[in-house]
Amino acid sequence: MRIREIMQSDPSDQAITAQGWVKTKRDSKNVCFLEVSDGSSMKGLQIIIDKSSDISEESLALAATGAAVSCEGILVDSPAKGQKVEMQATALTIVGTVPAEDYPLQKKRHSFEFLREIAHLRPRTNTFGAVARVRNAMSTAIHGFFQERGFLYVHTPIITGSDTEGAGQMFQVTTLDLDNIPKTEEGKTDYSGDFFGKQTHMTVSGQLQVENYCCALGDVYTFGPTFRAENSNTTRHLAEFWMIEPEMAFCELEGNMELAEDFIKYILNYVLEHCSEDMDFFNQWVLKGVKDTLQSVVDTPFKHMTYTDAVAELEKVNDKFDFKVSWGCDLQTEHERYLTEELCQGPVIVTDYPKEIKAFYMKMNEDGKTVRAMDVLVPRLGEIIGGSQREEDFDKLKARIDEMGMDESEYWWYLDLRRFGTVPHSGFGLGFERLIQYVTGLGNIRDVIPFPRTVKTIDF
RNA sequence: UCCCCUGUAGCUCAGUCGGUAGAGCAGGUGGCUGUUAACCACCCUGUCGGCAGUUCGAGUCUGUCCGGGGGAGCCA
Repeated sequence: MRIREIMQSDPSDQAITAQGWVKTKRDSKNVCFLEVSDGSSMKGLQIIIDKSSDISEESLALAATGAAVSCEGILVDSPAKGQKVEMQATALTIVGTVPAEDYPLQKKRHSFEFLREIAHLRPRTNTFGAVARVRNAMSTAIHGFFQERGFLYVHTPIITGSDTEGAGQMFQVTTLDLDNIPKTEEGKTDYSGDFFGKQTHMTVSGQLQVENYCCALGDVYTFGPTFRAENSNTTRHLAEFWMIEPEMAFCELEGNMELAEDFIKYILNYVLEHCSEDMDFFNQWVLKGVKDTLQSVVDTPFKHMTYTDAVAELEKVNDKFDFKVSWGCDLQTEHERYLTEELCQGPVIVTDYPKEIKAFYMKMNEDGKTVRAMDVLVPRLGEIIGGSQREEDFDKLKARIDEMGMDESEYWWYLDLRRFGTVPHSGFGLGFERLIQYVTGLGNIRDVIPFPRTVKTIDF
């Protein structure tokens, strides 16, 4: 039985077994207290070992912080504060010992920086156990949200043959011998002998591919790993991260915004309901008030404004900003946070951005200057979702590709969607780890993924 | 990639004006009638990130390299 289950059980005369790792031991003359955790819950099970029992001094001595133990006993009402039930032990087996002086995890708070250096052990700590459980719950909630609404989960490829998906630097994938790179007559790398016969990369987005399934099956979504080779060292960037990208057919920007709002609220509400113990922990130790923030997002209708209106509001208070705002400029984090935190005091969706600062595939408005883009901004983080209605007109999309100097032949299949039964469709993208950061309050994205991959860091 | 901060015991950190290092926790030993990051006493713990320089003397000042953190850009 898992410890979470044991701790929710009623006392009984029946002997049960608890297995896990010793979190802490409190020893006194006649009795010893072990707190044992198996990761199924924040708090561990308190195990009482009477010194007059058959349990030997030797095994008790080995039950140090970090040791793996299997403990048999009966569950009784706890006479002390702190837990409902506890285990009165009748037998203690040391499954795996730990050399006490070497074990890096102590009965105290460690810095996140230190724990990153021992990423193989950090899931045993309160914080990282809680992050793992919340991450799991959020994954479940994501699938639950889309499946309840009839969306199909589509697995888009990890390896891609197009070298410009329009979103940052890509990792190259090759089986060529890098110590002896074949060259063409012009002196460039000859990819004809490479595995795929051409230059290939890791995907930076599944959107272009998922649009194809959208234009056949209707409402679809992807949820999978994504790779960016940007040389960026920040608390919000990973080289390998997970992304959620829904796409809806026969759907314009309005339906897209509705889905985004419902999605955020569904996920936050799910975590508040299903991970209350972990959320209490984050609320107390990581970011005070995070629970109230999430609850208020769930309870508040999102506000809406166009980019043009947003810029007009920002220009009124331009002296507040390091970067001055004017129509046509990209909104900086400081601007986004002013809009959501001060002007709207809650989530806001900004729409209809200038075409110059958005991707080629976004649908052009009547004015010929702006596109049907939407960014969902939330307090504390700024942009959490970016999406758009897609350009479904063949000529307009082709013109845009040419205008931006992109290679049309790379997108022949994407353009075909607009030739064969084109349809208005819309979708958005959302970085999973950033959503976890938002939910848990953790400041560094490296602490919400089990094994972070960042520039110059690929340990574990 | 740029800017700022930082590196001292296993961990978290203090170290004044340049004079060869200290606290809490962890660990060890003993004690304690039920503890909750248990408590009390005693004991142990150092290539002060590396290299070079200034100086009679460098943890402390200078240069440089390496590691870590934060911010910016870019983005999710």
